[in-house]
Amino acid sequence: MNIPTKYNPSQIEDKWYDYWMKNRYFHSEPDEREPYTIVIPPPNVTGVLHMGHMLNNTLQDVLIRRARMQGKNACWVPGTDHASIATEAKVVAKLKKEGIEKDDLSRDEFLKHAWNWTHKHGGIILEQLKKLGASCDWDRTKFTLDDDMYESVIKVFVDLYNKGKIYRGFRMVNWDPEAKTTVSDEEVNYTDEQGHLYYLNYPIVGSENEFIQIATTRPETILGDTAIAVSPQNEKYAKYIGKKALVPIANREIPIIADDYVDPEFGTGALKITPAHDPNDKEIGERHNLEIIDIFNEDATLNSYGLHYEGKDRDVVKKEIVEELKEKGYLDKIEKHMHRVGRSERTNAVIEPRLSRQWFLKMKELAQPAIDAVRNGEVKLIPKKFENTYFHWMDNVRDWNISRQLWWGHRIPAYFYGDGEDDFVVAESLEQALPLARKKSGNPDLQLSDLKQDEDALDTWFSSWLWPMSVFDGIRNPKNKDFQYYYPTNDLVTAPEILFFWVARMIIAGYEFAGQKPFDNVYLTGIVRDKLGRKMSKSLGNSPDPIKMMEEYGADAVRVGMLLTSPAGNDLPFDMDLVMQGRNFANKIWNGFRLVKSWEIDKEKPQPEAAKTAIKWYQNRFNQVLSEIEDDFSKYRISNALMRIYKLIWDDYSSWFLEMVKPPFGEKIDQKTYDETIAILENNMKVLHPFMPFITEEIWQYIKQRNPEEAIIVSAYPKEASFDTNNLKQMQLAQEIISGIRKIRKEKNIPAKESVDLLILEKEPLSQDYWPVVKKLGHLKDINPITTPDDQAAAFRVGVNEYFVPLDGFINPEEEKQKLLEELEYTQGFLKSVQKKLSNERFVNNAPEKVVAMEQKKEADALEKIALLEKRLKSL
RNA sequence: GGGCGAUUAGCUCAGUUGGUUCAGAGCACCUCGUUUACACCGAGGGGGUCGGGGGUUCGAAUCCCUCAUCGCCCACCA
Repeated sequence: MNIPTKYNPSQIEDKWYDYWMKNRYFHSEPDEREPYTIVIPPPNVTGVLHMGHMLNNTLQDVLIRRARMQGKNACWVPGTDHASIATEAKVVAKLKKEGIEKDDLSRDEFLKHAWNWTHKHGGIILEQLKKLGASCDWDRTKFTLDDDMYESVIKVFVDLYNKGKIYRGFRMVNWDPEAKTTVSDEEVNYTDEQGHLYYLNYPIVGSENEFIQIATTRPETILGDTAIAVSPQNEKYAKYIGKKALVPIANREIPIIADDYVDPEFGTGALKITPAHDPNDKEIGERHNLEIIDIFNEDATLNSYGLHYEGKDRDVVKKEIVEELKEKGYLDKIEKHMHRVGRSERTNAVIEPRLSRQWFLKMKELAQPAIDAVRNGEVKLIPKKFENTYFHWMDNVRDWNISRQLWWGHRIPAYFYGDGEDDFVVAESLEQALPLARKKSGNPDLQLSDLKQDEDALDTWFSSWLWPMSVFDGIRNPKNKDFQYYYPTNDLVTAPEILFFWVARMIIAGYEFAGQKPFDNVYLTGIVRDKLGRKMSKSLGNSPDPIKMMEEYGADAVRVGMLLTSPAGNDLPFDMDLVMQGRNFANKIWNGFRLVKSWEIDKEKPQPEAAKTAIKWYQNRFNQVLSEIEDDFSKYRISNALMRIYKLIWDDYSSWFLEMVKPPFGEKIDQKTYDETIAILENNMKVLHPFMPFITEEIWQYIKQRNPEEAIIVSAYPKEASFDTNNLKQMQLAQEIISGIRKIRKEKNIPAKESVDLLILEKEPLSQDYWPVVKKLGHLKDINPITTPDDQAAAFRVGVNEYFVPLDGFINPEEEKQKLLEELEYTQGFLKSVQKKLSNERFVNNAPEKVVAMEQKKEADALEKIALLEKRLKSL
């Protein structure tokens, strides 16, 4: 035989991917068929493939390939995201290495560097997806900074501004002092960290040696204090309310106020208020009209309000100011204190709450249709448990800070004509801004050169929330054919971590700009973890290189490995053993194919009975499994569906079916069985194709000469058909009989080559059709019915039937007796439990008839079996 | 602190409205086997009082209560 015994994916995978590409099977154009659409969660343009992508995109590919085979017009739109913060940070770091500071560059110069970087590293990840077998429509590849995508984002901004949904606000934002930008709430990671609580004494103005003591974790911010607040319920401090205290070091007078926010039980019951540097203090400040003193520069060094600490970093100042407070006698004590510290997801810098003028999007009203959509099932989250989280977030949604102090991204289309806070207009271009600005300013002489565009860029998610629409140009041109045809898309596959960042906002945008949901179903995957349960990450170094893995084991094997244990929403503890299992499966399939391929056909030979029965049974079994798979897919139980196919091919097809139809050594196979076996193999390959596209295409093409239009990727998926359960039951009985024979062989050490006889004593006979199968797989010489048990034979029972294998000299009556006793004991125990139920009047009266009848049948069978066993025991 | 979810074999998980098939699957494990597709294999086998306790019911892995442990989300405790 010239087919290798081991499946070698490396030689095969590229070949078929090229073939699919060449024949444009991935490409989709609107036509009369039903569309099936997925938009890819766009990965970071300069990113590389990690295990999360592998899982995610394998799932999408399974769905899209299946839909394609089911005759739908399958369209999977790929693309990448400009990932403003991450990419800009990388470019800044790269420039720094070359001795260039971002601050020394103009915006245009910097963007040139950023584009160069993007062109150099961009799209690698898409090439990697091809290795995985992803059948994306590459002609439709989009990038969130493409001109048309850019325009869509700007258009949406202007639209929302004109609707009054976008406003500029002076807000406390999360400031990343390292990246010198704001980050969204979702991009802040909180951890409990060990800190200190400092107890400071503030002198009371106008009285000697009287102090009010506060407790703070941030002594460096005292220079920004503008009040001290106490609880109005707190009698201890009642006498100070309305008086003034002196800020240590700054020697500034600040009021002592009463506010319900203050917890009298915590610390000293008195709180210093620093409106510029704490969100709560800001609110208190607003309630009491307090002054706001911002003591930080944008890199978190102190400004002139920091007095002699000006120019020093906040951490340095903390240490130094504590020393000074101690020296001057303001510091009473320091206690250890655990508190939550927020760090920037991108730079890991400690987030500084900072008052800053930002652009905000009002979310409350926009969110309502998106809440309703999930509540009434128009959009489904899978698994459902995420809906609770979704509602919780959406019901408490806060306005979205959409501006970022970055250059890499969509520049905010606001044009300033003056220095006043309100001296700006919002328009899609500078040219369109001019007439608006002339009107708003009342100055008809304004020129283009008088307008200055806002320096900030938009949050990356402000472009990705349009993704399902903008990839089909549905924002700029909603009447276009593609958008009309493909939108709303069908399934979205993504990680639960971005449920709010992205998914929720896409739903919002869908209803706001298209009046329709963006997708029907959201399949939320788990997080890929390592064996120890740790999240896979570059910094931990616990993530295998997916490309290497695919090279070594094959993309099919990796796909199987990823899917085998990943029900929706559950974390996937990744283990190389799973990929091995995938590889072993590929090899199993390969060898099953090798066997069939090796058969020589004898056209004259009649079809053996065993083969006839085998084919009939397998078709039934296949249809049964097919319907189970359909059910799995309808519930998005993808790994379950794969497991069913795995067992179908490994157990039913390879271990049972092929053994049943296989011609004896040296003999040829008849034409009919061969043809039918090929048809069965083809159907197996079809249902497996979405999961293992490469090996299935290889076998499909290898087994028969095909035209391009017959490639398995575009072949017709098997249609559901009815199946005969009685037929399946009969086969199950036959399988049990075969197992019984094998067990006796094993116990008695009878070689498989040596054929034996079988004597049968049946009360509920096995259908005649199955005896040829039993004979073949049991290596039987002869099968004969008998009327009385054969005490000289090894016996086993299936249901109420008895089977005997006569074995001269092999039988040990004591052993047989022992076996019978064990079986008897078990059956008696079983009978007892059944009878206990049946003797319970309330059970017989209350349980449904069907259940009672079932118990009665169990009882009758058990009684019969016991009689049988007892008879045998006696005769031995 | 609030909310949500989980806890079933060594591991990862199924278990639909309580009642044939309810105690399962895959992997791992043990025994035997160079049977002419495959040792990346075959045949056979062992293994769980369904986290603990209580309750409802004729009947509970499944429904209720409670405790424990773990995970996720949200939140301003200086």
